[in-house]
Amino acid sequence: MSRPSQPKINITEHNGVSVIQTQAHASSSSLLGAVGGLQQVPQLVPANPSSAGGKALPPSKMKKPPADKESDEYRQRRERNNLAVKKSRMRSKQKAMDTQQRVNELKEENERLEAKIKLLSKELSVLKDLFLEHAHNLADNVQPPSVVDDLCTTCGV
Amino acid sequence: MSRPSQPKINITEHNGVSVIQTQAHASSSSLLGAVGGLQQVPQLVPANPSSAGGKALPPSKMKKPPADKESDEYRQRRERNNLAVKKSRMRSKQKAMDTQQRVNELKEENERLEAKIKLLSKELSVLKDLFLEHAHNLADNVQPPSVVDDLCTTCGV
DNA sequence: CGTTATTGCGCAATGT
DNA sequence: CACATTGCGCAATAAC
Repeated sequence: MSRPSQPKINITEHNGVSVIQTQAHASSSSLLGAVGGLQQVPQLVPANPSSAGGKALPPSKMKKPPADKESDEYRQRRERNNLAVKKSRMRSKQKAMDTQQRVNELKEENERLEAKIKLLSKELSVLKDLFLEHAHNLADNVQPPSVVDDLCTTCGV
Repeated sequence: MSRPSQPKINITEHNGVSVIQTQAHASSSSLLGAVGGLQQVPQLVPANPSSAGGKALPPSKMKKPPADKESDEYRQRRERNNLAVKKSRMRSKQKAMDTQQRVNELKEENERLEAKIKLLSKELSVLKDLFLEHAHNLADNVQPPSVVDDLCTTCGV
């Protein structure tokens, strides 16, 4: 419940440079005039050995072309990644919530099952008692009245 | 295991300024090792209105004193927050895992219960059948052999 | 008021 | 090469 959607500006920073840019999209230009303008462009670009002759690029185990923060290419990649990140995190959060709900459902189901077990156990117990009673009656050679009816009522049969 | 002694460099920036600040040394994988010294000490601090008179500061709806990235104070707060963030996220993740495990446990429990219900149901069914049979026998005025023994065997009583 | 906790966000490294 | 995940820091804000 926090929509920081207030600032339309994006401040990007990292290796030592920071860039402000309007989120207005399309124009990926970074305007830093507003604040105390400060920009640093990465230096240290190891010359690419393979590209020197303007040829192919073998298994180039190149290090890292210090991505130019200015590059349109770069900004595009960043924006896409930011999107992906957002998506990923949303999914992650959703999943967590789903899991939590699953727990609740399972807990409910569990209670239901426990109740059913309780009921069945009770029924069984009654039946067994009846049986025992009946057995005794038989042993005593006595014929009780409506034992079966009683049972049928209990079981709902 | 969460007490990384903060190995590398801190790049701080915000409103348009960035500051590199080396904490210790050796930046393992970071690429800033070669970055030329870059420091910026921007400071655009709007004079504090309330403190001008050196007196009280009522409902001061002050803006934001653009926290000086240099400030030792600032760095300390940041570091503490970073720690808190890490802690919080760890907890969050842990909780998610626990929840997931809870689901598994509940699922298992559920299966167990279902099995029990199946068993009880079966037992009940058998008992009822015996009762019915017995009832019929009674109705036919016949005395079957060892029905009760049969029942007792089935129920393990 | 100050501190910690939580959250959204961007970057970069890394995984698929 | 594209997208997905993950660790990490920052800042805003909620919570204490």
